[in-house]
Amino acid sequence: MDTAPRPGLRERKKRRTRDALVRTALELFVANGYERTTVDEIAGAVDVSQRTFFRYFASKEEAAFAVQELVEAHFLEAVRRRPPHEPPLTALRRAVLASWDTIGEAIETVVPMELHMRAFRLIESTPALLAAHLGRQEGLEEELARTVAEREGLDVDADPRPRVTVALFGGVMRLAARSWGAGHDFSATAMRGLTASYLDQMELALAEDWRTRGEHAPGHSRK
Amino acid sequence: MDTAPRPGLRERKKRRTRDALVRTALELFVANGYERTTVDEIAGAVDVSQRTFFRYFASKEEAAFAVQELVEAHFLEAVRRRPPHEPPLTALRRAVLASWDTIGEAIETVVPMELHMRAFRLIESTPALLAAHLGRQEGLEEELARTVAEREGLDVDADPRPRVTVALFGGVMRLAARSWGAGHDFSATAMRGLTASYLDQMELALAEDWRTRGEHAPGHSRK
DNA sequence: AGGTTAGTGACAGTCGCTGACAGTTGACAA
DNA sequence: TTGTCAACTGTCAGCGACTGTCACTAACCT
Repeated sequence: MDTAPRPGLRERKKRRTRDALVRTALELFVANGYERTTVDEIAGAVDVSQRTFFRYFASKEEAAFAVQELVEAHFLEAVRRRPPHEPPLTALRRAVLASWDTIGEAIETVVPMELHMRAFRLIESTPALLAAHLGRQEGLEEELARTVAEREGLDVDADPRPRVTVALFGGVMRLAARSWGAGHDFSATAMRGLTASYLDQMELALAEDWRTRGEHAPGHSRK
Repeated sequence: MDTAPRPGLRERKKRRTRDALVRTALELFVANGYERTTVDEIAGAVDVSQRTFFRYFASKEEAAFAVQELVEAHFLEAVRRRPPHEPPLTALRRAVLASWDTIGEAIETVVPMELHMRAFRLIESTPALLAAHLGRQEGLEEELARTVAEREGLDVDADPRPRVTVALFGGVMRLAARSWGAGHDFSATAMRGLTASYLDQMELALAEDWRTRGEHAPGHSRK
């Protein structure tokens, strides 16, 4: 590996401009809402032309997801790092939990954690952004399915299990993220807890009859 | 019930205009692609002003999903009609399968089946539309979760099982729809078969170790 | 028939986004 | 150091989605 000697002035400048755009965009989005923030405002605040903004991001939306992109790549990497003998769901589970512990630093190189979390809430509560988010997640799931299939030595298109597994896992993860965003505890610990607890619910939810026995999740009574 | 004596001329005219817009929009989308079709073209073809188009649909996107809306409502209705003693997943499964058998007529009152199916493929293959589709599905899943919770006498926000169940179910349904759209057999029978086979995969995918035994789904050879 | 009101068209304007062209400034060699 | 080249950028012009406004027509109601 030799991919980090000195980026060169041009590269550094570009990186600075990009980070400033992301940061400013998120700040304005969070402060005034996504749709009420114009690209001209963002570009103006960073003192570049609107045209330049669109040279860095294909769309206003793309700027909103710049940090998410980091998180997703980080998680995917964590999955690929799991030892191949682990069963698929176990590998996925450990990868998420592990990646929550280390993603913080990567994020902080671009924007403060606080801002990222507020941006996440905004994504969840803005229909247009939520739709885009789900679309991105579908793309991630496709990559995950391929990764899982490769681990197990299967053909993704012939054996449905990799995609099914990833779809189930992804659905549950969305629920965890959603309740994280809806709550008030934005710590990584809280996210870990929610993740684990939702994953534990998977088998319970598939049970035939929910009414034969009252107890299911510890601490959850029937209200 | 008394909701169908005579709609009145005004209503009938409105309905006709709307149907014409939907039909024309889908035809143009399918023929030329979604983004390459302008609202002006659609409005022009139906001989109304662009402004009028936007009085019927909040966005170009909304016109693309007018028929999907019907399908979703139909399915939701089918779920609500299931006898309350059925376990949640059983009720969901039977509701989908049942609704595929009867949705055809409802669709044909607006557009020919063939057109609807082509439009569905277009949605799956156009990123912007796919994202919107996933966003809509999330909304549907929320309603489903509430319905399931009510059947079981639970509080959606206190007990995670309704949302988890619906998320798992929804994820699998998306896979079935996706492979339906990717294939060549557009019959309702094909959709039924895919739906059933993917649902059957749910438990198998959750199995600990996929490598202890080679066989998994009956009729699914490793091709 | 005559007043009310829903539905429409015409027009102007905002915002996201793109192509074309020209000016500026790092990178790199002479 | 200097000159050339390529990368980045700003300016401008334009398209398409979408919205507010206002006047006009036609269905509705009495």
